[in-house]
Amino acid sequence: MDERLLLVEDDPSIREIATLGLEQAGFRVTATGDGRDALLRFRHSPFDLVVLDIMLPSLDGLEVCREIRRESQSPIVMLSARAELHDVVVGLELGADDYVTKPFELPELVARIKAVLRRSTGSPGDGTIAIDDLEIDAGSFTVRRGGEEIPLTATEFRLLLELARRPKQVFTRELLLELVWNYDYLGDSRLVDVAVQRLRGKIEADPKEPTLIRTVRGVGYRLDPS
Amino acid sequence: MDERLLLVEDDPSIREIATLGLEQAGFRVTATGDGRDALLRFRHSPFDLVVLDIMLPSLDGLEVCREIRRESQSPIVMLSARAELHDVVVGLELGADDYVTKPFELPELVARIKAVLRRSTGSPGDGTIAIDDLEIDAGSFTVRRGGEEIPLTATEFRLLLELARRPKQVFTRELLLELVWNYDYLGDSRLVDVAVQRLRGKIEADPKEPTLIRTVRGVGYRLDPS
DNA sequence: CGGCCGCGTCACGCCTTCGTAACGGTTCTG
DNA sequence: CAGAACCGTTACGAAGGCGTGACGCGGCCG
Repeated sequence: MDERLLLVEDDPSIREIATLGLEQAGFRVTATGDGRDALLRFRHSPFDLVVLDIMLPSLDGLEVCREIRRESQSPIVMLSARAELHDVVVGLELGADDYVTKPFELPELVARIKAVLRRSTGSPGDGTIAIDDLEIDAGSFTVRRGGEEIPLTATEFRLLLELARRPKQVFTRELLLELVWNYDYLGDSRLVDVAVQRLRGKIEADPKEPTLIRTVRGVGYRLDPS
Repeated sequence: MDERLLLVEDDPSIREIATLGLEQAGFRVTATGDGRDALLRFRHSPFDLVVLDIMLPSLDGLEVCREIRRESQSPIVMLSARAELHDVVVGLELGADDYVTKPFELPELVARIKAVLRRSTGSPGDGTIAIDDLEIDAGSFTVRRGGEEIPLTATEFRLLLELARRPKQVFTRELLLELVWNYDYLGDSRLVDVAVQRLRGKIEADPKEPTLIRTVRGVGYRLDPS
């Protein structure tokens, strides 16, 4: 449901087919054929999952895998030709979550991606983020303060989650619209402001003097754990 | 650690990668792709656990399961394609301890194997999940509250079981359709709602004020043990 | 100092989302 | 073969979320 995928595959025709198929399956896809470019994009705005070919120009897929693992928990599904099976083992050791051998059937790729996403958003491990005295649990869609659950609506929760994924970082309204609402970009709108305000009303000690969600005038918002 | 696994899977590439992954997880693995061969090997030297695909040449996985159960208490984890979900039900009735649907991710398979081993070395015959005062027994397809059995239909039970496998985790309707009904995708449908409602009617103290199966508006449902 | 841009805030109303009841087809069972 | 159980589907109403526009305040720059 609307997850953001980064597809890294150097063969243009495969890349195009896969992009179309994945989009039709309901994913939002960003595609690139270059390893370094993939890393740059990933650092710019993290994805829910990375589909990674092993054979790449400029920077090997295994290197990209290692680097992504060093920086993030994002799930990784590798693509490989049968001849590269040995690399698959290396990839799994490096922290990839699954692999698909080329030539692959689109339904299989989709199924595996879904399966991996299911696990990564699931209970195993720690899907919770702690910000100050807040516990944000992505799996159960709950936020607790000192064991006490704070009821949030779906939109409020997603907003908080996106902010909490990269605390201290400033999010423009445009980016938030993309991440939380899946909007492309709608001109001037108070939508984000209102959402932030409603969220503040529930999680800030004093909503009039917000300390958690800070406004960065002329830019956007950022979550500011003390 | 160092348990001996018998892996029965006819697809050579899946077999190979699973073998590598399981060995890396610290198991000693014997692999075969043939049902009769599996039985022979099992009789020759018993294993701590059997990983069993359903689709097999020469002898069906369910037959192998039944035969192993007749001869031994060795735990069994079944592998099945989604299309074979009905067989999973049969398999569990035949005495399998857990199942993993293909395509699977190695970490999940490893986790389930470990979980089953943990259970089987602990209190034998304990394939039950306890949620509050509910005992959910996947083996016998029964649910009890304080020794009293609550009669559920097959669909209701599967729904409850899936929810109970990962309590507190929110399940979208789409995911539940996949897990319980084996539907690929169905647009708007009240199917899940109705099923949840019927289940609530049987297990909630007050179905009007559900406390066990919580609705997460805009997202889905989750099982919420107190 | 004055105008402007950016942001907070509020209330209103649409529209999604969920619960629920009822119906009918299919399968199971005696 | 008849009745029951089960399950998928549909329709409808209620509730609540959420987007929108207006307005006012305050900071910022010329």
